Amino acid sequence: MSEHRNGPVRSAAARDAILDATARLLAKQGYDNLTMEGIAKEAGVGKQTIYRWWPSRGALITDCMSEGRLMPIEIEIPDTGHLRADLNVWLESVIAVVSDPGGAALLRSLVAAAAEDGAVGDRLAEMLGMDQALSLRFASAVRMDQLSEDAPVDLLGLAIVGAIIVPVLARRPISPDELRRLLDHLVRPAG
Amino acid sequence: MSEHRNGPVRSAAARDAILDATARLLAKQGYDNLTMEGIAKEAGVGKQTIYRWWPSRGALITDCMSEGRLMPIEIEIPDTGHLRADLNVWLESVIAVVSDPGGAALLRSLVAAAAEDGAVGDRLAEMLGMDQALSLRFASAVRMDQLSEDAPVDLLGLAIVGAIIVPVLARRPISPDELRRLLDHLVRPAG
Amino acid sequence: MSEHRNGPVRSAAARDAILDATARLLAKQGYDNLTMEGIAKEAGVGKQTIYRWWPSRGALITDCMSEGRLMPIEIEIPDTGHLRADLNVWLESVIAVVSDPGGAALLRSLVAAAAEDGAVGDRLAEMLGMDQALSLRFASAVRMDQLSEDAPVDLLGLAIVGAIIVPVLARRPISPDELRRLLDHLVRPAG
Amino acid sequence: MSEHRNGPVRSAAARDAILDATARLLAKQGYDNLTMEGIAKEAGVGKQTIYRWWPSRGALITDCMSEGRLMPIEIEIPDTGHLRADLNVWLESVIAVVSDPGGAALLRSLVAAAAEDGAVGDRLAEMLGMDQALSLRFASAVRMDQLSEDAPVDLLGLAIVGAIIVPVLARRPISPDELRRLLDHLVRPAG
DNA sequence: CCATAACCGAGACGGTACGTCTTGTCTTGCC
DNA sequence: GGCAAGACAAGACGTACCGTCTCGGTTATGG
Repeated sequence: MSEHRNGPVRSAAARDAILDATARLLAKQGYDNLTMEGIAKEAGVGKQTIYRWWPSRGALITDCMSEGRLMPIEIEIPDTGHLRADLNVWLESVIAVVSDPGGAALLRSLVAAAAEDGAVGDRLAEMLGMDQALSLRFASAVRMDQLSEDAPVDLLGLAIVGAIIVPVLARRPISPDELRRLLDHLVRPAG
Repeated sequence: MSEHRNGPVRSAAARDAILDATARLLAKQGYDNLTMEGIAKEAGVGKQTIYRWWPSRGALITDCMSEGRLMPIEIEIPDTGHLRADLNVWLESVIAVVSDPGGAALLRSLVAAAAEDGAVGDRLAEMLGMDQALSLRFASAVRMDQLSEDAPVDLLGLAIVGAIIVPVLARRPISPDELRRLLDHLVRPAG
Repeated sequence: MSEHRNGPVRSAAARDAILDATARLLAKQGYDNLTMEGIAKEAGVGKQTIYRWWPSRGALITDCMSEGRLMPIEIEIPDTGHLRADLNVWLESVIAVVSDPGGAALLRSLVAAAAEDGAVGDRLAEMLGMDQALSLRFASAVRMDQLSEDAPVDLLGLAIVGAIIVPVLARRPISPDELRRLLDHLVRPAG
Repeated sequence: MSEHRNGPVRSAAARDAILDATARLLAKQGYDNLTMEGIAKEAGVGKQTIYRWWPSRGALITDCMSEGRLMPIEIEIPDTGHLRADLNVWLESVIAVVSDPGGAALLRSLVAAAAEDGAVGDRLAEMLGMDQALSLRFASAVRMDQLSEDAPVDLLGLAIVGAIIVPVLARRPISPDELRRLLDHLVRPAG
C-alpha cells in the first residue's frame, strides 16, 4: 500500500491493497494457506483494518470475485441467435482458466472456499453462469427452436459446469474436446 | 479406544479408533474444524500414533471413505438390462445423502478435502461412480440400444455427479425431481 | 493474571504473572519439571507471550532472581568495621535458605539451571555475593588489619560459597556450626 | 554394540555399550540433551534393556563415574609426608579437567545431574575427594604438624572443591594461579 | 477553529493447533 | 529369560494464526 492516508473515512487505498493481496496470495498459495495475517502483511495494513470491513476470508474472496480480480471468466453470454457459437464465447474463457495449471489450482481454492462459506458458493455459481446466465441463454434457444422444448433449461448449465468443476477437483481437468462432445450431447437441436 | 495393546506391530484397535473418530468428527464439525489433536483426543490415542501411519487429514479421510465409514452410497451399479431402473438404485442412495442436511454438509466437507488433497478427490470420484461405474453402465446401455450410440458414455456420469455436487456447494441441493428431469434429458433412448 | 490489558505495548500484568508463576513452580516442582507450558497455564497467559519476551527457562529464572522473587538472600554486606559481625548478617540469610528443605531444593534447582545456562550462573554468583560483595568486604577488612595482608580477598568468597553450595548438591547441607568453624579458619585476623 | 548375544543372563556387551554411549553422549551434548532414546540408538540397544537395569539417567551416570568412564581425576591422594606436594598430584588432574573446555562442560553436566539426582551428587563428591580422601590427607597433615591443630580438616576439602566447581558453573573456571593462592591461604602450616 | 470521532499501521494479548520429540511401559519374535 | 525393535498414551517443545484489543497518530467534519 502506498499513499498512506488516515482519517475518519474509509481508505480506498487500504481496501484496494487488501483485495489485491488476497487475490495474489490465493493464487500463489491456495486457500488453506491463505491467512489473515499474511494478507495484512502483504498489503502493508493492520489486521484490524481487515476485520473492520470483512468478517472472514470468505468475504474477502467474494469481494475479489465480484471485482474480477481472480479469474478472467466471461459472466455475460451473448445472444446472437446461434446457441453453439454463443456458448463457445463463454466456453473459451472457461477453458482458458481450467487448462492453465494455475487457473485450475485457483478454481480448486475457490471450491474449497465455497465448501466452507456459502456466500463464496453463491458468488462462484454466479461467476460460472450457473445462476442465471446459462439458463437464460438456453431458454432463449428453446424459443428459437435451437433446443428441444422439453430440455431442462435450468439444469443444463448445472450439468456443464459440474462436468468442468468436478474433474478439476481430482486434478484431471476435462479437455476441450471432451467438453465439446458433452455439449454435442446435451445441447441437441430440437427434434 | 479400549484394550490398550502395545507392541512392535500395528495396533488394530488404535487404527479403528482413529478412523472412527475421524468419521465422527468430520460429520459433526466439518472439514476445517477437523483437527489432528481433536481426533487423537476423541480416539483416546497419542498424536504420534496418528502421524506414524497417516501423513495428513486427507489420508485419514481417504481411508475412511475406502472403508465406507462416511457415507452409505452404493458404489456398484446393477445391470439388469433396464438403464433407468438400475440408475435409480444408485440415485436413491445418492439422493438420500444429499437430501439429509447432515449428509449434504458431509459432502461439502469431502469436497473441501478434495480441493486441497488430490487423493481425496480421486477417492471421492470413485465413490460417486465417476471413475468407472457409471461409464461402464452407460456403455452397456449403448450396446443394448437403450442409449444413443454417439452418447459420450465417459462424460455423462461426470455431468450427473457434477449437477449433484455443485448445488450442494451453494447450500441448495438439487431436488430429486430436478434430478429426474435432468436424467430424462441426458439419458435418452437411442433416437 | 487479571486486568487483561492488550495493546501494542508490553503488558506489565502479563510480565508479572509470568515471573510469579515461574518462581512458584520452580520452588514447587524443581527445575527439570519446570515447563514453559506449565508456566503459561499457571500464569493464565499464552505461550507466545512468554516466548515473545524470554528466549528460555533460564532467562525467566534470571529475571526472577534479579527481582528477588526467589530467595531472601542479602546481596549487600554491611561494613561496620567488624568483619565477623558483618559476615554474620549475610550468613544468617544464607543459612536460613540452606537450612530450609524447600530453600535447599530451590538452590539445587538454581544450580541445575546455572549448569545449562551461563547467564543463570552469573546471576547466581552475583546473588551469593561471589561477584563483588564478599571480595569488597574482605578487601576493606584487610585495610583495617582484620585480615592478613596476603589473604586472597578475591577468592575467599568463592571458597565460602562453594563450601555452602556443594554439600547442598549432595543433600547434606553444611550446618551453621561447621560453617562457623570454616570461617574461623578462613577469616583469621592478621598476624 | 556388536556380537549380539542373547540369552537368560545379563549381556556384558550390552552393559558396556550402554555405559559407553552414555559417557560419549554426555560429553558431546551435555546433560539436558542426553536422552534415553539417544543412548539406546547410540548403543544399538533396545530401550527396555536400559530400563531393565537402570532406573534413570542419573543411575547411568553414576555407573559411568564409578568406572572412570568420564573424567581422569585422581581419587586417591598420596601421602608422602609433604602436604603441598601431595595435594599438587591431585590438583593437577583436577586442573587438567577444568582447564579443558570439554572437561569444564562435562563437569557442568555432572553438576546438573547431581542437582536433580542425589546419588550423582554423592558419587561426584566422592570422585572429587570431598567425601574422604581430602579430609584424611589433611588429618594426616595435622598429625605431622604441617597444618594447624585447629584446622577444620573435614571442611577444607569442601572449600577447595567448592572454589573449583562454582566458577565452572558461571563459565569462568578458576585459574591454576588463583587456585594456588587459595591453597596458600587455606593450607597454612601450623602456626 | 478546534474538538472529536472514525480511520489507519502496528502489534501485544489469550488461545488453539501444528508436527516433532521424548518418556516409560508393553509386546513380539529371535536366541 | 535376556535381547533388539519398536508401537503405544502422554505430553512438552517452539511456531504460526486466530480474532480482540490498545496504542499513537492522522484527518475530515460539525458544534
